[in-house]
Amino acid sequence: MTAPRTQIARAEVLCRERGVRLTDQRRRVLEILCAAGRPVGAYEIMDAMREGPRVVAPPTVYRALEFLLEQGLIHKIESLHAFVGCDHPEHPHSSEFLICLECGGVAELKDDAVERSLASVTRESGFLPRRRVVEVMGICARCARKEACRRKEEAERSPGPVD
Amino acid sequence: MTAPRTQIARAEVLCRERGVRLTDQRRRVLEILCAAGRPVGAYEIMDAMREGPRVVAPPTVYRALEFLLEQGLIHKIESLHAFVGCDHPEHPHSSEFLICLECGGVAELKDDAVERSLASVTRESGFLPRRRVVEVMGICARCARKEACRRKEEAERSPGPVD
DNA sequence: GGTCGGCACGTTATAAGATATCATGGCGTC
DNA sequence: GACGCCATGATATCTTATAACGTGCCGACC
Repeated sequence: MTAPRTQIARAEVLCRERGVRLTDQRRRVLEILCAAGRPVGAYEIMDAMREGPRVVAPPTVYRALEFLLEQGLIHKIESLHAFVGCDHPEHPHSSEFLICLECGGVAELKDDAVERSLASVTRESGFLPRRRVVEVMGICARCARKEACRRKEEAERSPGPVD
Repeated sequence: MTAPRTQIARAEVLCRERGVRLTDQRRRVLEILCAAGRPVGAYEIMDAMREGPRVVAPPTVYRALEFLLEQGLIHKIESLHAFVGCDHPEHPHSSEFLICLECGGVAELKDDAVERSLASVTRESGFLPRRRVVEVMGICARCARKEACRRKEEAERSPGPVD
């Protein structure tokens, strides 16, 4: 994961280059997302913004999110109804996401093989792709290791039937 | 797409084999989904059910949907908040979906290359996958053809600047 | 034959996510 | 200084989803 500070700085540069405005509200939403480093829902973002100078209503948050999505600075995780900062916003892209059911963490991948196979299967169908959603839910490496340790310890304490 | 009647019949058999109950409500939801042949939202299903003998409330619909999902008889399209009947419910699986932005139609694919590449990239990350969401939004072949025809006709009527 | 437990369903209420609509206010252009 | 554009404010509402609790059927078991 990229450091939040860096992500904001890159976003500033990109927006300037593109001639679009990274306003206070928009930057604030981006900051919240980057600082969290995990998927955050629109209303959670709204709550976080209430900490600041003024109260905001849902449309404000959704407008900022819409802008950030358009600029490729964040992604929406459809299966979670939540948003994450993008790890490499330099060029617009769709990514693949690995979502841990245990810790809620999300890893953003960019895998050529996945993209090639998807491109080829859509092409075969005569389908013109515009946006891709690829989300894999499961258990991340860290949580899997933890779980394995836990089981081992348990087994050592009471060596008996195992499920 | 499979004929709705066939899909229901197969579901009956599968449920009997598995020792689970395809109750009236559950079958009704499945019928509505299969008859539609396109993604249908939970509340639209609810409205369709109101046509029948009794009024149903959201939890009833969601419970039926949950059952059908568990049995692999339907799929949820995350990016549409909607559900579709499964084309081949014989063995549990995740599929890839092509969603047309023009006509709203959905095609269910099962592509080995996509699955292999996804499996390999998750394995590399030490990630244990449980459920996959692969949805490609775009324009289906039929709509693309129609659009092409429309443009051609327009060009013939007024041969001028093209966008 | 009664009763106990599990399961499906009913009912009410509400949480969570998203958008429509109209008003306001800053800021640059001409 | 009037106009238009864009971002935001504010209110209301819509859509999607779930929590919590109650009822009734039905088979297992005594």
